[in-house]
Amino acid sequence: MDVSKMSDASESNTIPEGSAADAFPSQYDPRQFEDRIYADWECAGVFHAEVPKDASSGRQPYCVMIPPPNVTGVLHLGHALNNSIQDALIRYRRMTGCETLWMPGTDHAGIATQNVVEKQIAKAEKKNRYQIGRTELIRRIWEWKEESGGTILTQLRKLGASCDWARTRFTMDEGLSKAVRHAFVKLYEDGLLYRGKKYLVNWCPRCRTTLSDDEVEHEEIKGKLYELHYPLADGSGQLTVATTRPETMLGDTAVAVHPDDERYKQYVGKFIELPLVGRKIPIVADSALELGFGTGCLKVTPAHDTVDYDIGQRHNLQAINILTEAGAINENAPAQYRGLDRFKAREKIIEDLKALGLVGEIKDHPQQVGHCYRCHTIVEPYLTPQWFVKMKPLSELAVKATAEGRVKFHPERWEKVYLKWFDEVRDWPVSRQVWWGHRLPVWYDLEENKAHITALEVGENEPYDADLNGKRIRYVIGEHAKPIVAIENPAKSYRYAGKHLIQESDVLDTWFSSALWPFSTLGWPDKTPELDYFYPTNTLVTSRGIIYFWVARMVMMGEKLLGKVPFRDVMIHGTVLDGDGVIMSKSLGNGVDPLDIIKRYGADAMRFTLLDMSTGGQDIKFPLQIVCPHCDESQELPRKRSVPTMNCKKCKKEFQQPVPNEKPLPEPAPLMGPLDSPRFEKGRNFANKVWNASRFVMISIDAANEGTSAAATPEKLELRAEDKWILSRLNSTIQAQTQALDAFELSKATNALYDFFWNEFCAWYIELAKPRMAANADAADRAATKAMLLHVLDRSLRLLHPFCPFISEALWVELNKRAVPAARNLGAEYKGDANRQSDELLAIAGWPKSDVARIDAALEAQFASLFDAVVAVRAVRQELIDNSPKEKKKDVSAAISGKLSVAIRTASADLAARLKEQSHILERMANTLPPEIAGQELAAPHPSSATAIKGGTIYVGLSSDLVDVEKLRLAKEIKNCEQYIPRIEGKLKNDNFVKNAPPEVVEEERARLNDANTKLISLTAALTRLQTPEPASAPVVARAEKQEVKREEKQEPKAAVIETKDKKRKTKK
RNA sequence: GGGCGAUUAGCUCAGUUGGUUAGAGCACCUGCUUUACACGCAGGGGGUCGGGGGUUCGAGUCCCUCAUUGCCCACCA
Repeated sequence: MDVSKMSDASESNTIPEGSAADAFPSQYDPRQFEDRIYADWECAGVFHAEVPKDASSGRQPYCVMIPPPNVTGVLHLGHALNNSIQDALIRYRRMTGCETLWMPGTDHAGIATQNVVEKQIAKAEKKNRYQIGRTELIRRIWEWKEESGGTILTQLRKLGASCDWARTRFTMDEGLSKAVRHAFVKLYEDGLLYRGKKYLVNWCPRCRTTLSDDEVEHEEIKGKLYELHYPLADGSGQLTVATTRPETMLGDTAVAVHPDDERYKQYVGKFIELPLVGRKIPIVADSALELGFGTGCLKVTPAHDTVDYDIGQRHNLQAINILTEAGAINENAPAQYRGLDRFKAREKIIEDLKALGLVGEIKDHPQQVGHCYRCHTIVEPYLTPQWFVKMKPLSELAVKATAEGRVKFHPERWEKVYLKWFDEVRDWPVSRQVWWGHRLPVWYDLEENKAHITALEVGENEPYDADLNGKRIRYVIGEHAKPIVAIENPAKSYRYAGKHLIQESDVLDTWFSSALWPFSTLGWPDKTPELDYFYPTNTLVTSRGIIYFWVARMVMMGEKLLGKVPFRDVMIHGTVLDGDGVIMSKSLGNGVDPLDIIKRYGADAMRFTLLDMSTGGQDIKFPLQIVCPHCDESQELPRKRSVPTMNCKKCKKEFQQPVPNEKPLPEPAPLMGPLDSPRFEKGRNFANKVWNASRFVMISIDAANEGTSAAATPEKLELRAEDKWILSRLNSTIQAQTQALDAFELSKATNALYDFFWNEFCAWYIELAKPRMAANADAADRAATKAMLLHVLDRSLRLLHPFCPFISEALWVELNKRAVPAARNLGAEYKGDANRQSDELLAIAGWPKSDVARIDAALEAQFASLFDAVVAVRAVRQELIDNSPKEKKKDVSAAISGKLSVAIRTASADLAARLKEQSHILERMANTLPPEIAGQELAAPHPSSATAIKGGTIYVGLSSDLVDVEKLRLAKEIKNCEQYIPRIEGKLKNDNFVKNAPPEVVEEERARLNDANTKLISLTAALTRLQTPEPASAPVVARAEKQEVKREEKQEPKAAVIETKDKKRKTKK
C-alpha cells in the first residue's frame, strides 16, 4: 500500500446525494438501521458458507459451531456475551477471506422441554403425562416446538449474529437422529456401551428418570442426623447407628463396623433384629468405615447408598429396593409404610421408633445433598439397570488429544479443570426414563426374553409401554435380557419376521446428541463435502459451566467416531454477574434482558461493551439500574426488593420491579420496569463517536466538493508529518488488534481500536484536518487530507465491524456513496475470492493488513512531545481559572479564551526544529499565536507563566493580575520536583543498583534525574524572576473576542509561572 | 475436605517476561453551546495495588503465610 499515491475521489467517484448533514443527525439512532441492515446481509447471502467448488482454491475454512441453546430458551445476557464473541471471531475471519461457517441450531433439551409442555398441559387440561400418553405427548411437544420453539434464534438476529441460517439444525432432526443411532450402535459394537446395574444411579423421583453425576447439583440443606438403636438379635444389647435418612432403614441388610474397632470386634458375625421390619441382618466388618467417626456403627442399605452398595458387594448382602420410581415406599417394606412419600415415611419411622425407645440423639446436621439440575428435587441413589457408556477408553482418547496439543484451551488454565474430570468420571449412564428425546435403538424379542421381561399391568398414573385390550402394560426388562441393537428398526428385516419385538422405552441423555453436534450437523455419518471441508472445526466458544457436560464429551466422541478432534481451540469466557457478583437469573430478579439493552443502547453498544469487558475469561459484573417504563428514566434499583412496585423518581408514576424468587404480579399489574446497567453507555458513546467522526468526514467531503472543481492529482499529494503519524498509529493498531483477535483476547482488541479511534484519530488528527479541509485551504493539500480521512475511516470501520457490525455497515454505505472502494486504494491489498468478497458490503470486505513500513516509532515519539507542549499550554489556561477565586473564574476564563502568546526556550536544536516545523499544531491545538522559539537567548515575555516540558520551557504571556494566583502553583510544582529528585538520587547512590541493574536501566534513571534537575532549575528561575522587579515587556493575553473583560492594567513587574505535571498529560507516548 | 479464580481510584476493570512519579471507562471537581459529537471538548482531584513476611539493586508483578470472596469437584454415615 502506498497511501501517498492514494487517488482523489472527489470528481468521478463521488455520488452527490443531498447534503451529508441531512443524512446524518448528530446522534446515532440504532433503531433506524439495525433491522434493515440485517435484512441486507441476509438478502445478499453473506452469512452462507459453501464448500469451494474448486478444491485447489486454497481457501481456508473457518467454522464455529454454536453451543445450541435449548429450544425452549430465551436470550439472556450470558447468551449475548457468548454469541457476541462468536460473531466477532466469525466476522473477523470472514473478512480475512476464510470460507466462514457459523452453524446455528437448537437443542431438544430432553427433560427441560418435556417439563415445559407437561406444565402447560397440566395447567390447561389438568392431566399428567401418563394420562396424555407417550405418543400424544411427543406430538404435542413437536407442535409446541414448531410454534414457539427457537425464539432464541430470532433473538440472535437482533444481536447481529451472522449465522448461516440456511443450515440451522435441531438435535432431533432426522439427520442428527440418524447420527445418534449410528453412534450408539458403533459404541455398542465396540463394547463401549452396555446395559446393567453398574452402580447406584442418581434418580429424580419427580422426573422419574436417571441422571448422570454431572446432572446432579450438590446443595447444602439443613438436615438432621438421627441416632437409631438397633437391638441385637440375641437380646444381648444394642448397637447405635447414625443416619440422615432414617427411612432407608427399611432396606437395611447389615450393620457394619470397622475391623480394627476394638469396641465392636466381638459383635462381628452376630445379628441385629431390624426394628419395625423384623429382618435379621448380620453385623459385618468393613474398612470403608472411618475409625473414630460417629458411633462407629454404620447401617448398611445397599440399594440406597453408594458406599453401602459397595459394602454389600463385598459381603454378598442383599440389596432391597424400598422406593418406587416416584419416591414412595414400595411393597418391599412393611405394609404400614407402603405408599408413603419418602419424607413422610421418614417422619413416621422416627415416630414409631421413638415409641419403641429406639431413637437416640437427633442433631441438626447441615449437609450437601444432590438435587436434580432440571427440577431441583432431591435425588435418590437408586438401583436400576441402565445403559452405560464405558468411559475409560474414551477418556484416554480425549486426554491424549489434549496432551498432543490438538485441542487447546484459552485461557490455558481450563485445560487442567477439563482433564481432572476424566480422572474421576464414572461410566456414563445414558438412558433416561423420559419420552422427549432420541429413543434408544434397542429392541427385545419378547419370546426369546420370556424369562427376563415381565409384562406388568399398571395404573393410570404410571408409565406404560403398550395398550393391550384397554389394559396398560409396562414391560419390565430384566438385567439379563438380550437386546437387539440396530440402526434401523429390526422388525422390518426378514430375520425377525413374525417376531414380537418391543423397543426400549428409554431415550438418550440429551448430552449424548450434543456430543455429536460438531459433526452430526455436517452430515455425519455420511461422508459429506461439508464434513470433509469444515471438520475439525476451528473454535468453540463456551462458558466453563459445560466443560464436562459438553466439551469433554464432544472431544471423546469426535476422537472415537471420526478419529479427529471436533475443534482446535476452546475459548472459555466468563459468566455475566450483577453488581453484587451474583449470577443473573430470572428467578432472582436480577436478569438483564439483552433485548431491552438493544432497544435502549443498540446492539452494537451492547456487543462492544460485552466484548470490551471480556478480559482473560474473568467474570463480568454489571451493576444494575431499573428503567421507568413510563418516562424511560434510568434509576437506582433498590437493594432490598420485597415490595413488587416502586415509584419513578422522575415522573412519580408507579411501576413494577422484579422481586427475587417471586413471579411478576398477575394482570392487571403496573408495567414492569426493565433492568439496565450504566456500563453499556461506554459502547453507546463509542458508537456515537464513530458516527460523528464519520459525519464530520462526510460533511467536509461534501462541502469541499461544491467549490472545488480542480482536484489534485495523486502526484501532487504530499503527506504532512501528521498524516504520516496517523498512518503509523493506524498500522500499529491494525497489528495489535489482529494479534489480539488471533489470541482470543477480545478486550485487548476493542481497547486497541477504541484508543486509536477516539484518542488519536478524533482527538488529534481530525482536529488538525479541519483547517486543511476549509474552503480557502490549499486545494492540493485539501485533496490529500480528504484522501487521508477516507483512508483512516475506511480502515477503522473495517476494524470495528467484528464488534459493531451494524453501525460500521451503515457508515460503510455512506462511505461508498462518496468514494467507491477503488478510490480508497483497496483491492490490490486484498486477495479474497472474488465470488465471496466484495466491497459493496463491509461484512464481506477485506480485513486490513498492517503495513509495517508505515510504523515509525521515532515519528510517534516526536508527536508525543509535540502533544506534550500542546497539553502544557492548555493546562496553563485551565490552571489560571482553577486558582482564581470562584467569583472570578468566569472572567478569567473569558480573558484567556483567545489566542495566547507563547514563547518556547529549548536547548535542543532538534526540538526547536520540530517545534518550528510543526508550529501549526501548537497554534491549532492549543489555540496560540505563532510561537517564538529560541535557545538560551530567548527573552521570555513578561509577565508570563513558565511550564516545563521535556527539553525546554514554555512561556505563556499573562496579564499581571493573574500573577499572584500562579505563584502558589509554581511553588507546588517545585515542591513536587524537590520530592522526586531525592528518590532518583537515592537509587543512583546505591552502588548495588548501579552495579546490578542493566546499564540501560541505570542510564534511564540518570536521564530522569537530569530532566528533573533541569526542570527544577527552570521553574526556580521563573519563580525568582517572578519575585524580582523587571521591566515589563511585551503583553500579554490576546483579548477574548466574544466578551469584553475589563481588567486593571497595573503592569506590575511580575511574571506568573505555571506548571503542569507531566504524568497527567493525556498524550500518547 | 480438595482444586481454581478474585482482592489495584467511590464503581467496573486493565496492568505483557519484576525496571519511568501504577492506567482506562464511569462517577466527581473546574471551565467550555470552540458548528462532527454535551452520548461532547479541555484541564484536574482521587490509589501506602487485601494484611504480614521473604527473594532482589529494584516487587502491583516472583515465593511463603493469613484474611475476605466467588466458582468447580468431593460417598464422611
